[in-house]
Amino acid sequence: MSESTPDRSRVPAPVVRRLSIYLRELEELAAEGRLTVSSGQLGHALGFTGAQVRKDLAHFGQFGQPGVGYGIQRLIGDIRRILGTDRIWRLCLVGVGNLGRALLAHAPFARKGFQIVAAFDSSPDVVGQAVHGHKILHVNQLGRVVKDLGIEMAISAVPAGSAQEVCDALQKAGISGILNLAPKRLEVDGGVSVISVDLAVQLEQLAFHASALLAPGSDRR
Amino acid sequence: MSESTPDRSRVPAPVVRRLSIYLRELEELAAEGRLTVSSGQLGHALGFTGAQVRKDLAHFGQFGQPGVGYGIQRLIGDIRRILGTDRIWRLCLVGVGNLGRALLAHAPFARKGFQIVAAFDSSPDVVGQAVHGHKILHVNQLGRVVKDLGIEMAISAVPAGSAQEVCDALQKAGISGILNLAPKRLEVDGGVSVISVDLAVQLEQLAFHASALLAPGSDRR
DNA sequence: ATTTGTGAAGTGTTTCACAGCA
DNA sequence: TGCTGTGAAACACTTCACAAAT
Repeated sequence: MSESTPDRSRVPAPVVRRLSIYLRELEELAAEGRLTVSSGQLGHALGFTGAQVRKDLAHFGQFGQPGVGYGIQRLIGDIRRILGTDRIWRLCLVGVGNLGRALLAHAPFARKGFQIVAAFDSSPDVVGQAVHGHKILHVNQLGRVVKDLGIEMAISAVPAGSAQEVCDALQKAGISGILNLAPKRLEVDGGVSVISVDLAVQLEQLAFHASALLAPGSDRR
Repeated sequence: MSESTPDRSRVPAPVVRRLSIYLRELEELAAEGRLTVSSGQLGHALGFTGAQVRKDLAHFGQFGQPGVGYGIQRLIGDIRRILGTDRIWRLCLVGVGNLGRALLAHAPFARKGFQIVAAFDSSPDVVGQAVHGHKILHVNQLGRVVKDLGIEMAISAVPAGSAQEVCDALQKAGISGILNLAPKRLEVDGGVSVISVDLAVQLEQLAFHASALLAPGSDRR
């Protein structure tokens, strides 16, 4: 019966990632009017085993009914509480280039409770402009604005060359999470979590697998 | 002693991902004029151990010199060959919304050898327009154009609701890799690789870790 | 009859530690 | 000396399989 928090820092990262994915599917099922789902059904729809689903949830308590499965609405609420998405998060965006602009207008973030409330850049060409309803501020105001608006997380879409510098400023401003889209590893000291997504790296993974099809495996010593 | 290809399908995914990251750092080091690097130095710069670096490379052959380390230019060439990025890949983009537009203009892809040579959408509002120098085609031309232009990989930036449909069309057109940006698991049958990136999932991971800071770990039974 | 929650087994990945080479 | 390449050990994650619950 819905519990929580078994020392979150030792929950394996893959478990947390899958929780998001379960949530996505559960919301879909709820929209279809389904009331309950078994671990096997949920797993099957997503390419996981039922045991995986059950073990993942077991990190956080007991949520199911033997013989019945999981109450969909209930589980949605529980997973949201576990992930911390049962409330609205205030974010800022740093770097209003092509990618940054797209993210400012990206509706799904807001729907998931991630609200971008400020946007920063350093280029005089964009500072002062309004982009998708957001007035762009200069990065040198970042510290003040983050504190004034109670901003908790940031999306950084700046070039690799400024990524660490921006990261330092965000950290100093007291932000607790950074989604880094630059192809650069960020150094932070405790208390701030960083997740980096590099789309070029993902394309290289695809290239690797696609090459395998063309270059048959010669295994010489 | 640069070698290659020890049955690529059984190389662990994390190894391939790190190869991309090593490559990124090696290119940086090369730009700084460095000639050699040890596994320890390379790992340290990226948050990995030296042993990890050596084990990863060991999947593909022997690349280093005891007492010296790795020749940077040599290793860059070898990793590019392993990943299959020692040539230009022809991609198409499907879905010219906010995100799609940003990717069409995203210079780093082209620099890494991923060239977007066609863009598709289904909305009459954008089909026929030119966006960042790309004439937008209707998705119903996808099969023909993919074959005519020899397109090998696709980036799909369509809404979740059309993601599977587009995936089916891409597969039928004979594409070998899909980078899926929609929050939806794609079903494919052998021969096509899919990598999905859902930025909302990443934000949820950050929310989970940020919540841990606020909600101290009460571990009740 | 069905499905959960969970120890135990199995599999996969990372780190250790050291022989061998430059 | 400094560093690679690699078995062996440690650790992490997933799957199995079944008692308990409805």
